[in-house]
Amino acid sequence: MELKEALDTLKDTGVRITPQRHAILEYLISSMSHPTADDIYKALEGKFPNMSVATVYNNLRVFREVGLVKELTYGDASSRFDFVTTHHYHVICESCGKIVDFHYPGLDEVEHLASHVTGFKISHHRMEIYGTCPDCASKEAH
Amino acid sequence: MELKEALDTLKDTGVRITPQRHAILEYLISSMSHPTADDIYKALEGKFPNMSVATVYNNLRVFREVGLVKELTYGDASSRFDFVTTHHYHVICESCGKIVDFHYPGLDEVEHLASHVTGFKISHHRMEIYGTCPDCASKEAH
DNA sequence: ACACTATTTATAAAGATTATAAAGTAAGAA
DNA sequence: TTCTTACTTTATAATCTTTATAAATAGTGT
Repeated sequence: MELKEALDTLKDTGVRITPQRHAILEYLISSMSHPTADDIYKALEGKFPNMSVATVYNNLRVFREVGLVKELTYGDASSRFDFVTTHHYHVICESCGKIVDFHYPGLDEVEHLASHVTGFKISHHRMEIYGTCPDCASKEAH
Repeated sequence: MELKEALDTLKDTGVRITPQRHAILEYLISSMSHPTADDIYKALEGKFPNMSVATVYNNLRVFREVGLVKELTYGDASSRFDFVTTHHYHVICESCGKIVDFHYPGLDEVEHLASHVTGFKISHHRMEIYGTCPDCASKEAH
């Protein structure tokens, strides 16, 4: 179970497990989506009426530092957060914003060439693919 | 000359050529960097002491809509703007923020597979490569 | 249960971007 | 060239996301 593993990761790195952290992780894992900090804040309003937005941001930062969560910055206003499972890319609908996971073997070759050409020591890369999802495509066609 | 072509593009699409627009384009082309809106604003302060930040933002949006400029959104606070010449990717130093252009044949295969797996109609993709530049690498090593 | 320290909360502050309305100006028409 | 009109710019305020601060609260090992 992913939640248990995530909590173990926190324990191992000496991060305290608070009810808020538990709930945020649970939401990230179960929602199967790529929520913004505000999405999470709103989703947990019922359970934690007094939780501060800062708590959401603080904990997302902690999770990111520990490697449990990845922050996705697209063109729009706010970051999205993705619980890290296996390495995958995202396909994003430009019309409705839907994000679909997409597995693809790592682009090691690109990193090697980049390293060779620029002299950088490469650590990682990011890639996203943009287009129109089937739903929006059929709507456009009437 | 790139500036002339850019101005022609504006004329063709019915976008008025104002001194501010001229100067912003000129700066984007000649600076050879990837400035933020504020960088541009500051760089043109001398020539246009009364120019408003809103003008910079408005025109960068116009340029983007016309296809002259690409907006780059990374993790940090503000967007960077890149004058579109040929298709290329960016290699970014995680230590000092330097951005180096990197040419690589388009990843058509990735787009095809993504289209096949998700049913999306793919329009484009973005990719960036992260690492440490030679300067920062040598500093780290003393 | 205690003590220590990290965390949460509430609030304010910072920073980037956008909205608004009045004044100004580019570009084609007369 | 001058006129006219719609588009731009300016100045300012508002909005939105994210971070900083300080006091109150609550995990965790002993």
